[in-house]
Amino acid sequence: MDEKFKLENQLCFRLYTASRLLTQAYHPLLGEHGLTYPQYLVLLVLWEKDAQPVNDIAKRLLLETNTVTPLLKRMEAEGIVTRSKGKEDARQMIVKLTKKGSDLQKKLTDVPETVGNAVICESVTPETVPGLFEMLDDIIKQLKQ
Amino acid sequence: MDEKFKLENQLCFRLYTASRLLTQAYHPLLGEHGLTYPQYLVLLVLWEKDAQPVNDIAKRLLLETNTVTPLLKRMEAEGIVTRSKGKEDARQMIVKLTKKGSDLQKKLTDVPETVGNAVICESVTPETVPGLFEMLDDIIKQLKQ
DNA sequence: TATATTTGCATCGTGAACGATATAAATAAC
DNA sequence: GTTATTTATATCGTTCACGATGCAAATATA
Repeated sequence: MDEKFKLENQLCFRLYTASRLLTQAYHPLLGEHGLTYPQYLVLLVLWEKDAQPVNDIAKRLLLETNTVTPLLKRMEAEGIVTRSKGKEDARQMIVKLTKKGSDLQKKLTDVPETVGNAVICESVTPETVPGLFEMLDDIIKQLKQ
Repeated sequence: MDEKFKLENQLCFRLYTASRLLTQAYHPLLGEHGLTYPQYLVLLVLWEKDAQPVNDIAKRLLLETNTVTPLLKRMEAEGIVTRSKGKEDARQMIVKLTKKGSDLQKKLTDVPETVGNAVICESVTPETVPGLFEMLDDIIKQLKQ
C-alpha cells in the first residue's frame, strides 16, 4: 500500500478535520444568538471596522462575493447588518452593523476564551500557538499565490 | 478594540482558511478525473481497505452518515463505487470500489506530491511538518472529546 | 416470545463554498 | 463622446456539512 495515499499522511485532511471540529465547538455558543460561524467571521470584520463594502469583507475573509453576498443577506434578514448602495460608487454595497449587530459583541464576549480553552492540550499551549500560527499563515500566504 | 476579537488572533479562522485554500489546490487535479475533495477522501479510505460499510467510512473521516450517504450515491452514479446490502447485517450498506475506482489510484499517483510541494515554504518543511501534524492531531483528539 | 432499545442508514431542510455566468456602474481606450 | 474593458455585486447550479427526524434490522430486556 502506497504510503503517500494514507489518510495519516495527509496535511489537508488534518486541516479539514480540525477546521470542522473547531467550527463545531463554536456552534452551541453562536447558535444561542442565531449566528453561524461564517456570520461570526463577518461580525469580527465589521467590529474591527464598520461600514465596509462587500468586496472588502470578502477579501478580508479570503472568500468570494458569491459566498458572502447570500450570507450578508441572511444577516440583513436577521437584523444584524444593513446593506445600502454606496454614494460615491453606486456599484458598491456598503454593509453596516445595526445596534443588534453591534451589541452582539458584548453578548459574545466569552466566546474566544471558551473556544480557546477547548483546544488547549499537550502540544497546543500559549507557548506553542505562535509557532502554529506562523505555519498556518505561511501555508495560507503560499496558497494565495 | 478588543484584541480577542481580532481576526489575526483566531486559530479557527486560520484553520478554516488553510483548509479551504488547500482543498482548492486539489481541485484542478481531482476535477480532471471528475472527483471532489471529499470524494477523494473516500477513495483514500477504500484504497486502504476495500468493501467497508458506510459507518466505517464515516467514522474514519469523522463525518456523519448523512454527509457520507449522498456523497457515496454520487460516486455510485459515477461508477466509482458500488453499494450493496450487507449479508450478515442487512442494515449495513457495503461500499466497494469498482475497477474504475480502483484504477483511479494510478491516475492520481502524482497528486499527493504535487499538493505537498505547493505548501512547502519557509516555516513548513519536511522537518517541521511532523510537529505541525502532532499539533493538529492533538487538536482533533481534544475536540473529538 | 413479545416488547423495548439500539444501531445503521436514509431523508429533509438550511447554510455555506465555489465555479460559471449575468448585470450595471465606473473607468479606460479610441 | 462613443465604445471597450474593468470592477462590484448578484444569480444559478452543484456539492458538501450537519442538525433533526424517520425507518427498518438487530439486539437487549421483560
